[in-house]
Amino acid sequence: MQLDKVVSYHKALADPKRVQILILLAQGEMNGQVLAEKLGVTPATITHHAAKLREASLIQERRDKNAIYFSLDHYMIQSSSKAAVNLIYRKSEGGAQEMDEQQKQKRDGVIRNFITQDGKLKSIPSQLKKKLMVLEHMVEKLEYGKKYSEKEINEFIKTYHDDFATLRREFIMHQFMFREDGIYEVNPQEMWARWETLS
Amino acid sequence: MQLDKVVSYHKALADPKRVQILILLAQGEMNGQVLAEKLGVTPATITHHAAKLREASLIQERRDKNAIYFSLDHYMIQSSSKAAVNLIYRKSEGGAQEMDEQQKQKRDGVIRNFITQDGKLKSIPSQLKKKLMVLEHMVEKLEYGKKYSEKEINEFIKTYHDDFATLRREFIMHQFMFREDGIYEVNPQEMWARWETLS
DNA sequence: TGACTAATTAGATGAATGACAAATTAGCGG
DNA sequence: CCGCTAATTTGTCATTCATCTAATTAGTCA
Repeated sequence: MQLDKVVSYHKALADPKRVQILILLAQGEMNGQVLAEKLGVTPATITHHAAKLREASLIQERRDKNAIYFSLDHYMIQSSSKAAVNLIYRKSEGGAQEMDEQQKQKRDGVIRNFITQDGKLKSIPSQLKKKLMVLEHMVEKLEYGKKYSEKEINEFIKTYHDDFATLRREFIMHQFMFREDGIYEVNPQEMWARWETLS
Repeated sequence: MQLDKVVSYHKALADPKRVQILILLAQGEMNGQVLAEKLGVTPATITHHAAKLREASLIQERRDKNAIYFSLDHYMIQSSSKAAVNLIYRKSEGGAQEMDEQQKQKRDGVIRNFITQDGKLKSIPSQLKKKLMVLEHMVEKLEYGKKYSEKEINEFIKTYHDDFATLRREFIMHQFMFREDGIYEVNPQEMWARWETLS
């Protein structure tokens, strides 16, 4: 049941300070001190709110020198906002949501364009939407719920493309996988949700 | 600032019981006793939750005999879920998002169909999407940020159509305007967002 | 009007939560 | 290793909130 996920997303946005944090981060990444300053609270409070936003995967973090810079996880923000509506209406009309036929064909075309007959990735698409489609195509081959070592992930990616480092980073960055203590796991969220809203 | 509105929407969905109520109501209207039974709580608790959901305009109520039947406000559920995302990204990419060319033409057609040469509204469209387009067309003539009295709003609407009461209600119901203490204000949210998802 | 049913209100209680100050940890640069 | 800076943790306090029970109100119907 992803009720918990939906609730935790809404809890995360159920506080004005946290929404303001997201609004600020929409202008670009920012570290804790700056956020504290702009919102008129102490750094400790920012840590507190950041934890909630992190729980809901709404933000990402990057360290530079002493400071930790927060930024938005655009995909999660967009897809989570729909998750509630999907959850509410889902069961009543009893069915998984399918992507529309048009998108499906578009996707197939992109895959044919970038993946060779023998399953190699010709190149990493630079256009975001296409890149996401390719990443999705790859990650679908992995097993839900299974925990992979970094080595296994590298091996897997190398069956597609030599630049496993870049691709591995993309998987994490776009949340196709989660990493924790060097262990990788596929994100079970509906994948189409990631690019469905892009132009 | 519609920050409050966004927060109150998310607060409303920030509790599992309330989400479950909405899920149940998606199957059809239901009265308090039945909801209490299904969720394993007392009627008093349902009243409590209903108040929160009502505050966020997520449900509607109808009395029949002794019972009050709750049902979903589908429109608000859908639009509120987007409001947060709009709010977050609004200022940063500092620009109105444009609707696609196809929708623009469709919209123009509808407007031509319902608005006469001299700017009168022939009739109120019954089809939701068309109605929203017409309402948008009208509200665009009003000034952002300005506060209007009810009298002013009535006068304004009467330049389009005699039934100002109905139209005024529609403006509020579909959140083209907010009303507080008899003062009306245009909702600065991107308007196309309201009908953009409708079939 | 009086009995019945459903909903609401009032009041109480325990849990969760937002905020802060103070102490601590983590990482950087000499 | 030492000092500096940014972040986190800890502990505390006041507030909010979900829930219940009991009392009250609202509305129906005979």
